[in-house]
Amino acid sequence: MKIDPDSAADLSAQIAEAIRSAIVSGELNVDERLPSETELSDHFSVSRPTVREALKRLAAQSLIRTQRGATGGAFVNRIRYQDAYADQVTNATLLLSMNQISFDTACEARFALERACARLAAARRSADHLATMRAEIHRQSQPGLTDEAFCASDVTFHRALVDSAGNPVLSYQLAGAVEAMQPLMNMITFSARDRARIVALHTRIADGMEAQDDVAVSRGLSELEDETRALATSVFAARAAKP
Amino acid sequence: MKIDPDSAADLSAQIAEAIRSAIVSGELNVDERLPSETELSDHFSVSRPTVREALKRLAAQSLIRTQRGATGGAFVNRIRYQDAYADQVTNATLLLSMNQISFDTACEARFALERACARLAAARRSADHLATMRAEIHRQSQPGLTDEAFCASDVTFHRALVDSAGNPVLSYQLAGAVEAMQPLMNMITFSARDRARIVALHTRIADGMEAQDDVAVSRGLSELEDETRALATSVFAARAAKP
DNA sequence: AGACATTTAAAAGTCTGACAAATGAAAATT
DNA sequence: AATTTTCATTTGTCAGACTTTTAAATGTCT
Repeated sequence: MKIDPDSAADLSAQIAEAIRSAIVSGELNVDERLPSETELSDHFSVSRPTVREALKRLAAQSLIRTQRGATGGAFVNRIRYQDAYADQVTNATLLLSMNQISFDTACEARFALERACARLAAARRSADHLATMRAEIHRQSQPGLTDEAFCASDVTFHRALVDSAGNPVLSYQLAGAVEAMQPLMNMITFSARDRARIVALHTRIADGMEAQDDVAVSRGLSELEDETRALATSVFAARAAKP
Repeated sequence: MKIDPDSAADLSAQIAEAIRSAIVSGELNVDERLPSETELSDHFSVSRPTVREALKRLAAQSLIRTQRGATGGAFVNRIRYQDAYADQVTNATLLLSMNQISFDTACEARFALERACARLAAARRSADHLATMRAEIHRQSQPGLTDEAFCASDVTFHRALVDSAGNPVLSYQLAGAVEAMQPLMNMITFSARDRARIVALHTRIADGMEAQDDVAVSRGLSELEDETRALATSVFAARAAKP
């Protein structure tokens, strides 16, 4: 692990990168303890605050955790599924909100990915997953539900669908696509008739899951995609007409 | 933006979280300048080093950038596709290498996702993408290619396929699945016969793309999945037999 | 007046040295 | 032997100073 004091980059960034690559390459193993901050500042010939800034960068990426006390120090983290998942959602949300990604593009990607899970999900769905989907459909049918609650329930429904595939990698990848769209979906006002159509499609999808009929699930998702895009188009058009 | 000095968490973590949520919620806009470090340390009643540690956490996530000089300071970053992409690949790689995710699970997810792109990719593929795929197939046919180079070419081929869909969200999501598997693939030794079979399947996929026949592409991907998994199984079995 | 050089102020980057708080291990006491 | 106390180690935080970078303001010359 070496750094170049003459480089243009910040020292703390260089040090963070040196340690990060040692972790990613496997040079440092999970739960292994890094040298103390004093030792690191000695090794890199910088002050302790500089080392600390570097360590904070790594902590922000959940690559290390720190612990105080006599046997404390910085330890290499096992990347937890939960952390990576949260990161994934944050990143995807910001990408969608800050950049010029249209609702249509996001919607297209989301449903394409979701259909990718259809076959596995239909084949492997558990009674639990099915029950969750039914329960969310029931909730979505309740009158007086706010649009936000309706959207949140929608996300839960689709997460149950994705999780049914029983593949953690798929669940992880889909997290971004499904949850990142929630802020966009929240901008939509759902009329009673809109909700009825969505609930009907959800029911068809759940029926397909129950029958383990992946083609039906896939078809339901495609129709839901069309419905969602049409809804968004009309909402955005109406909003553009009278600001 | 407030913090609780009595909380168990580090002050720098709390401050980072306060600013982060201001950014994600849109309270702070892209390219907006944050207060100077001195002002922030005043506002939160902490020292400047503590504020700096918080800012480094955010910088590590590419949420802000800092600039020195008279008009310098910390600015809210527009999340660049490239940064999010790199982050996505790092996270996915660590998840796969550090946790108990089997080759089969990763492989299943990857090809399911890739098939999700097939229809759009076949419909929208440009001449450029097709040319890239053909060129990589040609490279893969060269004798004397190292296994690493073969894998790298494989990644390029599949990235071209995914990018053909013309949907940046799909490209982003797939990045993790495809590139994170490269280290796993690199553990495989490809015999000449293995390579020939893979090249044949790649050719069928490229032919399907040229004919804009998404069913053929999808079928090609499924067969490639079977081939890859069988290959991995035999390699791992052989490795287990004689260590 | 306009172009160029100089000064200056603001801000991040870094360093030194210190103290506080947490924590586990060793030593002392009961 | 069990419990309490002490102690060394390590991270967390602070204060203050100095350096470097940067751009704007100022001054100077043509």
